[in-house]
Amino acid sequence: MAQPHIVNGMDDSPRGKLLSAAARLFRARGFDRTTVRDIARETGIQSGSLFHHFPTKEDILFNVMMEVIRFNTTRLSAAREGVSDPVAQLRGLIRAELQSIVGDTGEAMTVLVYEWRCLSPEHQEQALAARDIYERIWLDTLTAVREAGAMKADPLIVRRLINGMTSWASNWFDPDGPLDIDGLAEQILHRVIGEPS
Amino acid sequence: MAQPHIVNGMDDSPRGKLLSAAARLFRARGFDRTTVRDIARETGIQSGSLFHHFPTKEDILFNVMMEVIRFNTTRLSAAREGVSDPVAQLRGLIRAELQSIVGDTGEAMTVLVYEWRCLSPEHQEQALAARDIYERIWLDTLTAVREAGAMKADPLIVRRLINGMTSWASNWFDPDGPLDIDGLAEQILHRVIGEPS
DNA sequence: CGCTACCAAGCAAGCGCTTGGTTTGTAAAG
DNA sequence: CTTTACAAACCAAGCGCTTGCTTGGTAGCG
Repeated sequence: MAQPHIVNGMDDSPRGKLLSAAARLFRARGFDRTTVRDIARETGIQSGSLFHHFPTKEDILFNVMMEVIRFNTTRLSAAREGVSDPVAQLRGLIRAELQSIVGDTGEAMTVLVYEWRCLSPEHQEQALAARDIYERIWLDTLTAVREAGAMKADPLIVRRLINGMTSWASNWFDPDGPLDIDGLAEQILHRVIGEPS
Repeated sequence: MAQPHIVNGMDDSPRGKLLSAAARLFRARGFDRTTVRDIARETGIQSGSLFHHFPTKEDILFNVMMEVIRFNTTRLSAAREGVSDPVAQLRGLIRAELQSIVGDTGEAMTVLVYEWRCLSPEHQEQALAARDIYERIWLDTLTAVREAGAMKADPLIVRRLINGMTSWASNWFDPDGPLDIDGLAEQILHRVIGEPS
């Protein structure tokens, strides 16, 4: 049993600790290479006891994903609250998404991207529906940015390009490196609204 | 046994057909969820016979990755040959990488991104070394673009952002949709050198 | 009592991979 | 034109191990 290190958005109940440990293991080794015995060991229980909390291993993955989608939707929503300038809103969203991916919920977010196809079709559909709310926030703000004249491209395509840039950051970004999260956010923002002259 | 559909860059020898089938299966189900029996069935041989061609299952993954790295390095190199204008060079590179990811070698390229950690540490190192040549081409061109005054940002960071945008395209791009590969390439190019006014 | 949380033991299935032997293609030797 | 030789390609069978999950029972608590 390692130190707890609860992933943001999950409480310290048995269930929360299980999800936290699972998120970290799924991130490090991938869903398929993580055994129920690994998760049990990390939480300090027997592997069989795990199935009193979740019916299947796949259900653990599903719950990790749903928790992180909900948590990050809340954060994304908060990031633009009380901000009226569309470009400032966009900056907030980029920062929030980067924080999710390379910051506190990084483990779970990466799992969301990489282990998607390990979900059953029904669970994929449910997660997709939850994800829709998240994406609508992005599209609203990007449409406002466009209407303000700060960019010309199609909001949907721009969203997908931003999504690529932020997701990929989990593969290279070093929080202890010369570039911090806000600096990276600014770089990405410039890819959308152009560089200041 | 399905139709052959040889992945670009692999010949029609037993070895090539095996790698081709493996690439498609790894892409569709992931490395861990693909069994040696799956690969054998797809190629029309017994699962045991597979080990006359490769010592381990992991070695199949490694060879798929090395083939695709080599093939795409050649294509990337060809894309800027005889082109002197840095921006035109960059456009060529973006098109080439998109072609690799959402076009003919899409299966294998996606495997390269998603199944990286299934490689043994030694094989990871080897693949990384091969990948270096590929990345140097990008950095050379981006540095030239910057020196020509077409962009201001750090070439290394810009490369990583482009890499994110192109890789992510495998998750949403539809070749039969309204946007074709060249159109998407142009969109990405505008994220780097700005939109035309 | 009754409920949640848990343990100890283990089952059935599926996994990567091995083994011993057979077929097939090729090409030089008689 | 046949024979001999040999290696690459393959089959049929199955071994040893790990996997997700089940079962039957127990400890602690209101």
